[in-house]
Parts: sequence; C-alpha cells; structure tokens
Amino acid sequence: MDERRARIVAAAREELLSERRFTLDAVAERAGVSRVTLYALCGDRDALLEAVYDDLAASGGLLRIPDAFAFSDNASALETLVTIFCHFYSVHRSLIRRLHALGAVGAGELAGHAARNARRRNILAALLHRSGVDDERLLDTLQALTSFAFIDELAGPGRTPDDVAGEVANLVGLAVADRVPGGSRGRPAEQGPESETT
Amino acid sequence: MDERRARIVAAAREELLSERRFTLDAVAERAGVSRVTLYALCGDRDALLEAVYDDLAASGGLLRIPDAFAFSDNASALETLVTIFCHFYSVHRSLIRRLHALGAVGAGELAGHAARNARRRNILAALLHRSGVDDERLLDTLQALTSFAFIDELAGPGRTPDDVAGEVANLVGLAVADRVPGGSRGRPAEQGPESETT
DNA sequence: CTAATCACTGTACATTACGTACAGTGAAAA
DNA sequence: TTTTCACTGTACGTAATGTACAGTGATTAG
Repeated sequence: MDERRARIVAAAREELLSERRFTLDAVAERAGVSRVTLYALCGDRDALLEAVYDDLAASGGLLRIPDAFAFSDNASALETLVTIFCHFYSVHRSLIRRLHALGAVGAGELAGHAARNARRRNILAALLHRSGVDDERLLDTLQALTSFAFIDELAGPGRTPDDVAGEVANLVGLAVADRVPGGSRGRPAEQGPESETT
Repeated sequence: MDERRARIVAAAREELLSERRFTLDAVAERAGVSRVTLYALCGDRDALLEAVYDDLAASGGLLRIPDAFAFSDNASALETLVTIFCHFYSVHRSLIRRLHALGAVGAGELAGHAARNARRRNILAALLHRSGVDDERLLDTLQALTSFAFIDELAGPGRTPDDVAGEVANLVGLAVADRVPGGSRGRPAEQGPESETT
C-alpha cells in the first residue's frame, strides 16, 4: 500500500529529526510496521534516506521557482530565486544536515542529489542566459553561493532565515555585478529598510 | 611508543584516502599493529578520526598564517589569508571530505572542529579589527566564505586550487568593499559609484 | 641472575545494526 | 473454496565496534 510507504517515510523523517541514532528498527517501530515490510516498500537504508530526500523536495517549497522568472527585472528575478532556495534550506535545515551527515548525500553520491544539483545549476544558468550572460565561472560561483553547504554555514547558530536569505542575495548580486558589464543592479543601501518584494 | 601512534594515524589517513570503507581493522592491518594496540594508543573510532584531523592541521599548511599579517595593506593581508586557507583546503580536500562524511566533523560536533572554526573566526576578526571594521555580520559572511564547505562546493569537479582561491579572494573582497566605507580595495569597481555610505 | 614492568599480541566475547529467508496469518478476490 | 496478496514474527548470517584476558618478548630494577 502506498499509504504505508508514506507512513514509513514520514516516520523516517521524524526519526531523523530526533536526537537518537538513526536506525531502521526505530523507523519501523515508529511507523507501526515490521522491518521486513520496510525493506519491501522502501528498499534498504540508502533507498529510504533518498526517499526522505525526494519527499522533502517534492513536498513543496521549491514549487515557487517559476515565480522568479515572472520578474522582468533580472536582478529581482535572481533575488527571488535565491530567497526561495534559502527559505527551503532554512526551513528544512536540520533534516538536510542529518541526511548529509548520514552519507545519504555527498560521499554516497546518491543519484538524487547530483540530479538536484544539476537542476539548480540549470535554473541559474537559464536566468543568467536571460540576462545575456554566459559565464561558466560565474555560474560556478552562484551555484556554490546557493548551495546548502554554504547557506548552512552562513546561518550558523543564530541567524534568521530572512537574514541569511538577504545576505546570500546580496552576495549573489555583488558577484554578478562584478562580472556583468551593464550591471544595473540597484541594491538598496544597507541601513535602509528592507524592501521586501514578496 | 609515539612512533607507533604516528604510524597508526598515517595508516588511517591512507585508508581514508582509499575507496574502501573505513574500518579499524583495515587501519590496524595497514599500520602493522593489532587492533587492541590501536585502541590503546588512539582511543576509539572518533578519537582516531580526530587525531587524523589534528595531524592534518598540525602538519603544516596553516603555519604561514602569520605571513598574512605582515602586509600593511589590509586588502592584501586578507587576500593572502584567504589564499592560505584555500590552498590548505584544496590540497587536503578529499581527506577532509571523507572526515566530514564519516561524521567526524559536523554531526558529531567534535571538539576539534568547533575549536578550529573559532580560531579561524578569530583570525578573520583580528584582520578586520586591524582595518578598523567591527561588523559581526560581515564576519559571519567571511567565515562562511572561507569555510571548507563553501570552498569544496566551489571547487566542484574541475577547478584548480589557485582558481578557487582567486575566486574566494575576490568574493571576500567584494563583501568587504560592500560594507566598509573607506574600502581601498584594488578591485576595479564597476562604473556605478554607489558610495552612499554614511 | 632473577624478577618485575612494559608494550604489544592474539583470541575470544558481547553488542548492535544491517539485510535476507522462511513460514505463517488474515483478508480479499478468483 | 482456493488462491493470491500484503504483511508479520522469527530467525539467521554478516560486519564492525569496543572490551577482557592471558600470554610473550624485551628492557629495566633489585
């Protein structure tokens, strides 16, 4: 049953957010399911972790990406895009952290992660291309600036998601302006009130 | 014997760089030592990993940090500092990556990592302070930009250490110039004279 | 010369978690 | 009624961690 599978993934998610060591037994118990069923429905450990990751990405947050392209102003579009990513990462920060730490992402080089990275790169590239920019190096930089690793690092212990998003957006803007000739980037002065263009 | 311990740490290092799964048995065998001895000399798994991390940091590369402070020009000093960090991270990239992936750093929150992070922050703060800047937020940004996570992300698959170092130094320079009033940064500013800084 | 200490070895054991095999059960469909 | 299906409980094999214990060879102390 699909609903059973969903329950298992949800249980895994909760278990990941707990302090305890991540164990399939614990997940199965929390989901009210035998461990054998867990293996049958979700595959092995790595498959389950990837399922959690997929579920996370699919469960919203990144759906608003097309909104960014609605802006005719390239700078605003880029800023919106950055904000969407930052928000997503900030909200699910501890979960993604845990997934990274468990090797679901990174060392394991799970297919899903690479694919998502490539997708993010494509989105950034599209936006850059729309601005008439074709700079691989800049693209690398933007990719790194909008990566979870960087945003997580920047967030540190005490920093609000909005704060982090603003900082990343600012850095992205600076990086772009540094490389694009006609950079019509109208970044507001720092002491000025945040012009939240929701 | 101290020399035995060093051999174990070296063996662990080599084992980490191999593709194989990291196992104490393998380390002991490679070091030509019984596993019991390994436990006696290096403690448990986490302790061994931290020992590798310590050994890495101590074995040079970060020794040139004082050089950065020799520059009277603040921009050059900062750039030198960034280059030192980048170089260190780039050279030992795969090893540090593996250590991260194994949870020696991050989830485990090993004492050594937090301490080293704090130390890096202090160094950056000192340099900033010397420049007459006291901006916690900027400090956060520089810390994130010079973190291993970001540099690793930026390096991607095909990028030379020098290339990465240059890019990070550039970003650091931009971030500083964006916040410091008398930013005498040699970086060519774009035509937009956004000197609205108080 | 003998004894004691020391560093290390080999083996063996308990523990935990993973992944799989197998037989069984209750319900729904043929 | 029989078959199929989804799931359960149990049990097993494997791998790795960490610890206990007895023993060995060399160096040092008495």
